[in-house]
Amino acid sequence: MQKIQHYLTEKGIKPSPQRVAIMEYLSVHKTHPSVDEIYGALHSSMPTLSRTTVYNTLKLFIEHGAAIPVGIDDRNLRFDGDTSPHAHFMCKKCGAILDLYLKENVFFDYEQTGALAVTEAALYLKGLCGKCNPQTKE
Amino acid sequence: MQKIQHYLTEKGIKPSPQRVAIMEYLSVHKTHPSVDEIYGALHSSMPTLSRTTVYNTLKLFIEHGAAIPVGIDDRNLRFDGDTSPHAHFMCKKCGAILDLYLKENVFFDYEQTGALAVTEAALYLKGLCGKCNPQTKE
DNA sequence: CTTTGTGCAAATTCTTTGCACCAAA
DNA sequence: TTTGGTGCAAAGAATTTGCACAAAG
Repeated sequence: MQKIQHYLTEKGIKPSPQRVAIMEYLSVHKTHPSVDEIYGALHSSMPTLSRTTVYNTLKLFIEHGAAIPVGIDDRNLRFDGDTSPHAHFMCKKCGAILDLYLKENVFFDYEQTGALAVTEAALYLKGLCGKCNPQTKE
Repeated sequence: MQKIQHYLTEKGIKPSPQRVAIMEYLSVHKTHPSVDEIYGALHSSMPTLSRTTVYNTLKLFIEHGAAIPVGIDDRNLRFDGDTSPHAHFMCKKCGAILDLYLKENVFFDYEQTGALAVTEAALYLKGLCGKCNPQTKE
């Protein structure tokens, strides 16, 4: 995909093969993968790829606004190539992390924020997803 | 404080000296301390206290609804003895974590939650707090 | 006694760092 | 060349686990 290269360039990121592969993985797999999942998935087609590069690359992506870290999973940090404002839901049974797009921006609708300069917001929800919730099993 | 013992008992937690000390620390220090901060603070007055016990105790508190984990800090997990629904704000300069009480419960005000059974919600904000924000320095 | 809690030490896991090698401009 | 990117191996930090001892009922 040429598009990925252009996207990275737009974001001020030099598109190395590794970076393109990782960005492509993020844009195809909306599962909010961890470093290890990305590494494991790409390792077969790119045998020299190292975990370090995955870490480096994701850090770079975050700095350039091409990805966001998702800290909803206690176990390890996950990553999202969708940088539009949205919340995350994690199913406590199957571990799936789903995206929730808010109807409106509720994040800053408080009074207490007064002197605070908010630059990042994360809304994390946990519970049971549609598949795991017995209430919705018919 | 006797109150702490009763509080723990109410929550179904046997009030050992260590547990009381940790719960008391949480209720006095609203700074969302990490395991190490709690351990470091209590170690002098309770020399035999171990980090393991702090970990065990906090896990127990969370299971019994006597504390909540605050995962806003990438570095390590933090803990809050205030279990009422509220959001957290972390200052990216000084690292302070402040509480924000929402005017109303905005968490579940979506349509997409349909089949999802939400049991936990966390709203994490980052930026600059009043002290660190140059905008509000006069 | 018997059960539960505590705490040391070792092990695990995730992430970062130091450094050498490679590749592109 | 010179700069920046990659990747190995080692280090680091936070947390968990195994097990023995202590405390409480």
